[in-house]
Amino acid sequence: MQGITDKIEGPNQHTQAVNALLAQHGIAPTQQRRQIAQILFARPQHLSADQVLGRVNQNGIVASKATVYNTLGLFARKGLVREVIVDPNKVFYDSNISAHHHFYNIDTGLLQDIDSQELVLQGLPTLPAGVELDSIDIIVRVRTTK
Amino acid sequence: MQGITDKIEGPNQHTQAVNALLAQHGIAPTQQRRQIAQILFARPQHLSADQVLGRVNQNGIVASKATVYNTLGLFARKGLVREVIVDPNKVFYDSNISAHHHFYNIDTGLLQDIDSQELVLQGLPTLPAGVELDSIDIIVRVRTTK
DNA sequence: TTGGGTGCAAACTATTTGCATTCGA
DNA sequence: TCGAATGCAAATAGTTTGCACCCAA
Repeated sequence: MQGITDKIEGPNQHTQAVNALLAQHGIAPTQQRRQIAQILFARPQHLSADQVLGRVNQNGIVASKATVYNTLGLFARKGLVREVIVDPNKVFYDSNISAHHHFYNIDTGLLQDIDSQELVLQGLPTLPAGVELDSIDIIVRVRTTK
Repeated sequence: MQGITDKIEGPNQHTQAVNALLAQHGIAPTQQRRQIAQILFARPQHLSADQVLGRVNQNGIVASKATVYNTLGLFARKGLVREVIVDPNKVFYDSNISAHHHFYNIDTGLLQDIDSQELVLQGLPTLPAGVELDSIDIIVRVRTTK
């Protein structure tokens, strides 16, 4: 946490955890993938592809826009991160994959977690024929009080 | 319903209802706004801007892409339709504004209503400080059974 | 060596905007 | 008439793709 990996180069606990995480999900560890994973998993957070790109390039290891997009898509497919679709203009990548929902401030664009205990669904609806459940997203849209 | 207004030009029940609807929301009735409203409110449905554009141009009255986007945005702001954000690639406009939620088939892109009675939230979470509730969206993502 | 990963730039798509023209009260 | 609405095209933004190059196994 708190930016250890921003200051110290080379192997340390966080780096090792990241390597293990990639390995667990069958993702070949490359420099940029490790770098992107380190940014995402430094703490639970919501980042857009653009924000990830910005942070990648602050550090030594550089990744192109295409690589960032490809990597985030890969991580999402492999289940390391969750895509959060709340804004038609951009996708957020959530490094917290445990069950939870979101507040989205439509004025500021701020995305915040809602603990899953605070919000419980009563009665899963009958699914249409021929489909299976993928996930359930609950978005509580809020606006800044004037 | 069933295309009455596609065949008969001039005033009829549906046209009058559309005129009244626009007036109620303080929207100046122009030809293209009436046309777009007629398409949307022919029945409860989910249409993307592109689909609306396609349908507009099948009929006599034409509207440009910009006008369709502007009009849909206007309708959403004025509360005639609800924007449904489930796909990062496009916004759907839902002509059903009563409380309900959605199934979204991530394979086919099909959006279907879930009756609000079938899915009840237990416990509204405490809102963060300084914000007020706008709306709550529940999206049940499903995929086609292989 | 050799296939997957990366970088770059170009392509693409949905949406927005600027501005001149046209419409409707 | 006169301001609002429209149409067109160009601009924008996020994301994807094609292809040559490079690196790690």
